Amino acid sequence: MLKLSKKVEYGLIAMRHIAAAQSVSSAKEISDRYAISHDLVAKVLQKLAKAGLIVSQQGMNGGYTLARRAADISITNVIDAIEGAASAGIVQCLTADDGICSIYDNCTIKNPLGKIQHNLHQVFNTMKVSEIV
Amino acid sequence: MLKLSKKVEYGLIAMRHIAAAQSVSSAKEISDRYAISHDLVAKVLQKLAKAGLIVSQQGMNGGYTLARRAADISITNVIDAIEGAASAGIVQCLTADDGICSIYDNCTIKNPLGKIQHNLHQVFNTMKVSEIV
DNA sequence: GGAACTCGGACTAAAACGGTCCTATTTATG
DNA sequence: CATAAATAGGACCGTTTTAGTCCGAGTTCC
Repeated sequence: MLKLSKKVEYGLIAMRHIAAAQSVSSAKEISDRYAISHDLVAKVLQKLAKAGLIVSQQGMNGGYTLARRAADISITNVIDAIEGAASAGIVQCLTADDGICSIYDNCTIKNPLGKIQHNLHQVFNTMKVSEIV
Repeated sequence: MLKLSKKVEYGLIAMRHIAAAQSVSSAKEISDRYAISHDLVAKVLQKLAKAGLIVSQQGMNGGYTLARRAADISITNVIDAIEGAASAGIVQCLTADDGICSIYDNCTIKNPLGKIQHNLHQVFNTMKVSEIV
């Protein structure tokens, strides 16, 4: 509960590695360096690339580089890229666009939870990849 | 990911209810009022009682009342009571006392994660039950 | 004694998580 | 041109967590 998933954890490690690297970084390079599953980190990198946080270079000697400055990439960006922006809610009624909530209008804690969520997001938004290098 | 569990959600609803109530509140009263599983909310209440956040009154017309002022109970208190204090970490290497971490000294993001975790805890520590009533 | 409670263990279905495997495509290099 | 090293991505799987049920037992009021 309230734990970061391994994917996000690997994503952050990878982002830091790429940000600190001089040239392109391959999935193998990262998986070796941190003793992480290659396939898994590769998938995470693909998601980060698809989200536009890093750019891929295919083929031999390929790999990834940052798509923009590390100071312009927040932890929220990384989390959203990997988990999907829909995971942004602390409870489902704050997450879903449809606003489905079984407790419905009986729910007395929706507003305070919204405030908490806002504060949490602030934490992740404020911290940039540049700060973890 | 980063979602509150249903138990915690129910726990917060229950705490709010009890804090706002004039007399004792039973599990049935709460489960009826918010259309929640009775057994589940009953278990949550037991945990809250065991953690000393609320006091139980057994037998007929029994139920629960706050053990101390709502302003003196933080969201962290509620979460810890329900999930166990061991769940306090954002990643396992920050959670476990043994400090086990597969990435071990290769882990480059431990310190920044620690900072993030500290900020998150601050959010939950600052918010009190009295603020959700 | 019975009704309405709390207490708490055992159990289960479903979903999420962490991870593997396999195949296709792209690209530098000998 | 063949091959090796990469990315790209779908399919699958075992384990753990989650959310919830069920049941038996103890308590207290009427």
